[in-house]
Amino acid sequence: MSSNHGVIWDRPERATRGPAPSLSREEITAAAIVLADTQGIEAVSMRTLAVQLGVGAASLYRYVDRKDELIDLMVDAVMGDDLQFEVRGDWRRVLRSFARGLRAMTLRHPWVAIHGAGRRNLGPNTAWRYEQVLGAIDGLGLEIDEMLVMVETLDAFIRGRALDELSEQESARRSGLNQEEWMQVQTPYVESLINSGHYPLLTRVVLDARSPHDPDRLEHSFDAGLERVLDGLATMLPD
Amino acid sequence: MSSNHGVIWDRPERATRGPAPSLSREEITAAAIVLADTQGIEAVSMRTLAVQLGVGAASLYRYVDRKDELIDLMVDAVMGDDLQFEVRGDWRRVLRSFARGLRAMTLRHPWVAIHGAGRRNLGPNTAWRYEQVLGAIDGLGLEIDEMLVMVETLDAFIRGRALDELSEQESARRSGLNQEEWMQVQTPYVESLINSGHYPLLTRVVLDARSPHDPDRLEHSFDAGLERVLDGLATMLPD
DNA sequence: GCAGACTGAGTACACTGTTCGCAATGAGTT
DNA sequence: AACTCATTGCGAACAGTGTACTCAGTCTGC
Repeated sequence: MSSNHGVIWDRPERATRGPAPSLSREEITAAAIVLADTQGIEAVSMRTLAVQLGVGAASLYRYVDRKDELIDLMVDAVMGDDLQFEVRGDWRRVLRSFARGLRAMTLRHPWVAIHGAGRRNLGPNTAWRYEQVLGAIDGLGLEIDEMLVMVETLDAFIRGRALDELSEQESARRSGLNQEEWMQVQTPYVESLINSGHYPLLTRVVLDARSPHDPDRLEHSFDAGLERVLDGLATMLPD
Repeated sequence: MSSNHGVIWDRPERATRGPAPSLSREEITAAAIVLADTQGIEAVSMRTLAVQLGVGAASLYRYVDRKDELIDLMVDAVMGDDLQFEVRGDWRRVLRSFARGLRAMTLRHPWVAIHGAGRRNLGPNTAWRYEQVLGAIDGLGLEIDEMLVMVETLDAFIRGRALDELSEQESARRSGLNQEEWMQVQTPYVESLINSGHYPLLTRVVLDARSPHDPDRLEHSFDAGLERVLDGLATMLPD
């Protein structure tokens, strides 16, 4: 049932004999995702999740070896259902669409920023997305290693951005304050930095920059950075 | 003593009256960093840290309001001591040096990848690094908002890369296996993906790519991606 | 029909961050 | 030198956590 196979992805969901399970991986995963999105990933405990599903906490271990596996399931699930992007068109169009889609999905499911990193968790949906993105830059005359660099670089940018964009609102949520209250707590310290006179450029950022007042600042900054990254990746293409 | 001020950075370390504290923030932070580097960030509990320092667990709360503050201290500490890069030379040289230095530091202190994200934790050392990097692209004819895009984009790439590079070895460590054992557990599943025939490009990555056999693969891939990102940022400069 | 593989879950263990209360301390004031 | 009392260290306790071990009861393939 469980530790027979090493990886959850090729472990049969249910045994051939014995009573039918009352839950499914999909049900459990879906409930966990709802819980994580509404209450934060740290609210996803085996006990609260079990309550949500109307079963005992220990029962969940019939479906999953460790909590980590549950989180792997969660990540791969949203990589399928919730990630949409345009796979047709020239490479730049596809990569741009993928980047925006992955960003948007990550903002809907903040826990993906951390737990979706790397090739660690190559569930079927994640593998398929990988395949699609590689497909967009296939046939452009690049070696497979160069294609890998392109994908990894773009992916790093997206994930890094998402992490940055989320860090503020996450730490606000964790401290129980709303974003404005949290910023007001921070203000006196930032002012003391400015008044010290040792940070002239940081001061310009705080005082002069227009972007902090832009409600869509983060998205605009993401889009601007994305185009620069795509510019850079374009230099890898032959002729 | 504690919750008088909102942010730890402008909260006085010790009071003017009463007995002298037997520890200092610096001592506590240093011990926590050693613990996190050797045993992983999740091994840093208030109790084990207190044992390491030869005090009671509750005593630590005389120096720090919440555990999060301790982690903020840790991040800012390594942003000072352990982060080295060349601040002289043209912008590209400085940014390249910064990127490599930050990557190297993050690999020495894996927990920074997650807990150092965003402008959330702007300790004095972090603020100073920010100032230095902004200094490298000051005077090139860019608006402050454009400078911000450059820094944020580069930062996102570095953090995203670090997260990807660490994810594998982190999940290996968490599962108690060494990296090779962990990869052998993964192998049968990857083979089943390949044999399914649905992932031709992924298959080429696994079978044809030279880079997986390169011991310095990750560093080379980082450097290659970094140059492309710098290429992209260069397009922002006037004329 | 029935062996026995399988499911559900109560209980327990070893942890976690954090709070409270209280004794001991020692610096500032008188 | 005596006295105050803010401050320190910390044992104990609280409300959680992930996970292992059991064991009774269930249902399926033969």
